[in-house]
Amino acid sequence: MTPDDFHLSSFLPYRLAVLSERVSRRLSVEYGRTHGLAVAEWRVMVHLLRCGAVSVRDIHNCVNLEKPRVSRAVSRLEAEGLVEKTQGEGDGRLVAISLTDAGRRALADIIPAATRIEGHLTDAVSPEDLATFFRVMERMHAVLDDDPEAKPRTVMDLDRDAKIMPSPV
Amino acid sequence: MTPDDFHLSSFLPYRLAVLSERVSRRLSVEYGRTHGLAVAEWRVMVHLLRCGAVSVRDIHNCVNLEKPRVSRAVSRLEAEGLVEKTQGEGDGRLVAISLTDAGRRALADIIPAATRIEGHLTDAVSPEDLATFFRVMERMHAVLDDDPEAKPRTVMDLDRDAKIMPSPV
DNA sequence: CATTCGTCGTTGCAAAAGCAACGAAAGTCA
DNA sequence: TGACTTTCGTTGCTTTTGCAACGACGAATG
Repeated sequence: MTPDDFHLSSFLPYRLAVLSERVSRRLSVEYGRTHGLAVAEWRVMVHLLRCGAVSVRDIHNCVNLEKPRVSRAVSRLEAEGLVEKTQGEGDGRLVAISLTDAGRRALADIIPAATRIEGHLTDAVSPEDLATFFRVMERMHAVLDDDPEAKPRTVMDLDRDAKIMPSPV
Repeated sequence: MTPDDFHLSSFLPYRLAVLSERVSRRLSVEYGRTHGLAVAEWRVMVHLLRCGAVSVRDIHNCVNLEKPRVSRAVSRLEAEGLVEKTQGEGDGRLVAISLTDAGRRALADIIPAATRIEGHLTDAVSPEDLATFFRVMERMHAVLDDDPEAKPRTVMDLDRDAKIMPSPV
């Protein structure tokens, strides 16, 4: 391909970024309006719902957020009473983060809305096409897994079906 | 779906974000290392290659960047001599931004590398699956197009095959 | 013409991201 | 035990983002 024929609008990374950002933004309208959550907070809470009391490091390893971002998201959530930090009994460094009842209530509110938006997107394509879509995404991830220049995938993204075993806390 | 069954790792918006970010990051390793470009600068330059001398607003409308971000990206590129701003003759407000020779040389360097990375990703899937993949993305965009809460798509992303007609400058 | 309105590009500013580095707490190994 | 290394969570700090507002310029309207 000669450089002159290069089209940004047909460039895969660009297309991915545009769609992803559009979807994310649409979603944050939802949980931002209802509970003032940003993406990082949303990911943290959802992870807590599944994995109970976990450490910052565990969240960092699972939901694709840098450690400082997790730490700060947790602080904000704690300030809003959606999450609580309790000093772990064993390892003095680890912190056990878990949802409060208010946090669970908030999720019970947001998750259906999020699922509904996801449904709008997925319902628009046939199940076979959707399966292909996810399969292609997985293939691309696999390519990056073999690329030493690419950032490794998180454990949770790798073994999507693996049993969740949060690090002991 | 009960909230307890909600998996972040199978949530479409999350998956999109993770793959998109991973791909983008891999790509910026490439053009960041070679020419110190960030995503915004890369998009601006590529757009200029196609559309010649255009205004900030035109770039903003085409490559999914907020106006201030375009303005600042152009400033940086100008400081590095990859781009030049000339006052448009007609409308005194508009600025004509175009690539310098150095800018074109840089692109001649980067575009093959970018295309190669894209190729690694797309070569890993069959052409039919890739076509389905893009079709699904387009369908999801269409859903968002009908959603009043979603941000509208840029013109260029809408009419991917439309003739490029930069606003007169 | 004069006034109002819309548009262009830029800047200010507050919030967020990314990265390195820190103190505290295990773990390791002699 | 004592020195060294590693890991955990947090914090500092610089750069970047996103949004609003601004001044400059043109178009539209009377």
